[in-house]
Amino acid sequence: MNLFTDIRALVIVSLEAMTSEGLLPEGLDFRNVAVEPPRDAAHGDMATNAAMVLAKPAKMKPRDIADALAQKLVADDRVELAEVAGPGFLNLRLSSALWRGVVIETLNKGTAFGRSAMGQGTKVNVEYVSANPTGPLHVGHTRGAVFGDALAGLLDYAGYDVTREYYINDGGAQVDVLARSVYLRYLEAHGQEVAFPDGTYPGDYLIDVGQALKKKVGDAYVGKAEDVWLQDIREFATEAMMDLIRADLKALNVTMDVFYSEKSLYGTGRIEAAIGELDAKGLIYEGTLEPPKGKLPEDWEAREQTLFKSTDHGDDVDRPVKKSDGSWTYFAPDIAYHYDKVDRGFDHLIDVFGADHGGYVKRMKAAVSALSDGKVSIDIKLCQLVKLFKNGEPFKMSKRAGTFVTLRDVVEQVGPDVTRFVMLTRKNDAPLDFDFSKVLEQSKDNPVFYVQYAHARVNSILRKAAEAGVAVDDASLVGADLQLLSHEAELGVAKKLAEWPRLVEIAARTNEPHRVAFYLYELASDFHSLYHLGKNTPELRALQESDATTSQAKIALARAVAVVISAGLGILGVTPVEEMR
RNA sequence: GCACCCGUAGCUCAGCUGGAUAGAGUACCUGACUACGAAUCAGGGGGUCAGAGGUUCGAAUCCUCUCGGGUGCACCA
Repeated sequence: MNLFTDIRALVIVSLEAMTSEGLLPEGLDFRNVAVEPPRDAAHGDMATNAAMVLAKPAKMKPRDIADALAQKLVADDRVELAEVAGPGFLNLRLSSALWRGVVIETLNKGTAFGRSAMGQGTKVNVEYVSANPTGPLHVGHTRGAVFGDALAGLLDYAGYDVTREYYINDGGAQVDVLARSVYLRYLEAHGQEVAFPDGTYPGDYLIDVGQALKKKVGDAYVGKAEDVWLQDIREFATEAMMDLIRADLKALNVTMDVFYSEKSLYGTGRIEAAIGELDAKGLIYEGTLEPPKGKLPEDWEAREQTLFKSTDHGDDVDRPVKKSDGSWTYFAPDIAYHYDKVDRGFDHLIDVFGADHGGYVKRMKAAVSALSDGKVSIDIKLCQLVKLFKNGEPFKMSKRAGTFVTLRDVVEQVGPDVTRFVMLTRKNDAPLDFDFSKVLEQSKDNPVFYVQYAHARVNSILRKAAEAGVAVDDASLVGADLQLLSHEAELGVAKKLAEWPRLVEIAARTNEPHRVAFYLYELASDFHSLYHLGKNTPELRALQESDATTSQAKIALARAVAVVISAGLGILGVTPVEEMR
């Protein structure tokens, strides 16, 4: 149930009636007619712009349309008052029975209140993290992981059929580097002195892998040439790294449905098939790219390559799919991977990248557009990088200085809930300042505690009420006499609850899970505020001594708040707590 | 040089397919625990929405340009 779409439907029906009665000309387009919460509560409960939107095409004065529409609307039980205001807004005051109904419905549906059918089961693939399997995840990956996971949760809640996916970049040269680095650790495990030259990974996390390798193959590879061990160690090391990454994700409560290996695309004809598909559409050709404008790379030279005509699908320049030596570029398997997603029947693809990959957006969109003949849409969400701070001072990550901050460091110290919520209190395309000490303090600056506290507070009320002998299970609360909720502040909280289903749809449509976090903050704020009103206004207290009936009504409202907080936190992957400790 | 993202209160940020007097937090000032949990609440001051044009009933929001910051720019992923 979304009250806003319900009332919008009423507005549209009324407009249609006006048309058939000759009050409006035929053939008007109602698509831009909106029903929204007004900025100022004094304006009423909802406002519609119908009169202003239609005035021009109908060649009528906004006020005349608004007056006629108002008459239609007040004929409905749900509308108590409709008045024209400002340049032609129609402000509606709705029956308080509607708001009480929201509380009932929340209790009936539980955390499913707010679930939307908007997605209509559309198959969506959300690809996120997709970090190279060359080491543990660091703070930068954390944001993409949290964002992607919350977005997937949000879309699921909005009625999409979501697949969460991780693309393992295990096919490129960086895996050779990993293998060589592991080999050095392997030699070290055999007691040799080793140095880590440039182009290898000196991180401590490979020590265990070297020892594990020793345990597995003994001294079989000691003193042997690279071509003997490279292949084997690549696989061994990649597996070890993926185990590490999977454990990192688990610590953050991120669960993937699919881990897709880039390597599985090689030698199986899949890359060839994807490029062949583009070729069949006339989008592959041999050619020479223009040198980049501006400063020329020193080693630039013209060379003929196999190119994808991505400019036909919105890219700025065509992109090479083969290197000059004839091997595939990294882009070729990416094309094949997305071709596979198209092939698996997804209607919509979402890639979550770090902002440093912004340059690939156009070419990936071009590839998907070409491969699916525009039938599969793709949206690429860029997460801006995370700037680390400690005690308000910028904090540089450096492997050598030992100040490399991993995802695990953060999660183990702060916990997955706080980490996730903090990462979601910023728009994905805005940079994020992550102050380690501030988050570690778990101070009140941290909005997650504010929301958690509201949830815990409701539970505290429920406990107290139960001790006082009030039935507080949802089944009993649903039967409460909500007529007893009549104070403006109480109805205000119910109105906030009514916004939840609408918020879910907006957040899902814009692919912006941070909106959920902000909404929860506002809801928590409204609840805290109501709670405090009870200090000076005893009749607003949830627990009314010797009046179990009234207590139940008020507790039903509080419980509904907890249910929505719980649903929202669930989307974000944050656990609602029962009590603060 | 080109592309993408960003620019909103002292600071950190929201701002709904364009909507009414631009909102929170923080900091600062004043107040509220004999009280369903003060990790909370009530009130106050604080703005050239970077700047300039344009689109229209109406622009922080859409378009163009300028300025400032970030990211990325052939055979690395």
